[in-house]
Amino acid sequence: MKYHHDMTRTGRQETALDRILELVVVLDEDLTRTLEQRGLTTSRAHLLWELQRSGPSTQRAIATAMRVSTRNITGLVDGLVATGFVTRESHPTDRRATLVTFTHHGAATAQRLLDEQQEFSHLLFGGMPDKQLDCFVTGLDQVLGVLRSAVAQAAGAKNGGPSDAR
Amino acid sequence: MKYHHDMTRTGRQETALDRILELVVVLDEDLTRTLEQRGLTTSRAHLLWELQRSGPSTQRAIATAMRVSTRNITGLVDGLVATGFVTRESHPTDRRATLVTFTHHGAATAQRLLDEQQEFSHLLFGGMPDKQLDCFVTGLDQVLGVLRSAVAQAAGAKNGGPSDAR
DNA sequence: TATTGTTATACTCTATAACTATA
DNA sequence: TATAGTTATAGAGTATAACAATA
Repeated sequence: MKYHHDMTRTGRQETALDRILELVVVLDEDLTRTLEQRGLTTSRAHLLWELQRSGPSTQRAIATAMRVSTRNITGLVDGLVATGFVTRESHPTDRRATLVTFTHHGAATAQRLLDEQQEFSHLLFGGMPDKQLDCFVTGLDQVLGVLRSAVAQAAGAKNGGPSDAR
Repeated sequence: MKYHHDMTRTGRQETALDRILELVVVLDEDLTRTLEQRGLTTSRAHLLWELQRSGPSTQRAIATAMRVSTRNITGLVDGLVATGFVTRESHPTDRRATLVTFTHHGAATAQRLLDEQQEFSHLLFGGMPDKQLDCFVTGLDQVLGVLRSAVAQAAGAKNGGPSDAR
């Protein structure tokens, strides 16, 4: 279905949502495929991303940042250790804890993912006129604002994430 | 980080991608939560969605439409049967096949999800001026165009989905 | 011989709960 | 007593491969 200017307002709003949902699907496919080529999953890449933000971290800290259970982090780190992206180093002062630390390969991969994200933004928006880009980001911000408040409201009634994560 | 008009072009492009990625995350959270309230997961809802498009279908047909393995469909249908959304009916002419069919509850739920999607589009875009909405959808279409061709190109080199799905 | 859907097996992500080793 | 991370157990989604029933 194409987008026509003579659609009803309601129809145009539905079209907008359809496009967003399709964008989510295609974007997820692209991300999954790209990561798979590097031997990563989205969850493991998320962990690498947090690790680059924070430097060597305990699994507890990573669990809190990612808002998942510590058990989950054990599994993700197991996978990342097995595939050579990180190591478990002993914590200098707390012998219960481990410091998840990049290997050379892990650090290089994390940096490359960041670089590729920048390239990707060029691919997506390089051909878009300034005013169009402006307007697009404004629209995104508005939608995000509505969504965030809706999620926050709904989340207020329930608990946010696993009982374990913080 | 706020969006400033005096950013570099590259910076503004990166901001746009950041917003999109955040949108994906928040949207996924919202969707997952909404479906969970109805006793559904995203995969099972996807199956219901296909079923509403096509009417009672064989598992093979659903697997093809969803581009997943038939084994996967077996599991999803098992779950939907156990939770009362669909039944397995015997195929009138092919005794190997089953026809996955809505229960009353399943059909009502699928319809409600569609209605709620329309309401959701009102929530997201109801407050957006016509011109802004226009511009936003145009931007989405451009991004989708680039993405689709990138994915198609990458998919051309590999296989698209499980060997089983079609 | 080809196809439908199952069972067998395996991997990933996710959670809670019990437990070990340390603070 | 509290905390870090593990093992135990469970459920969901995904895949391939072997197999039974039927075309």
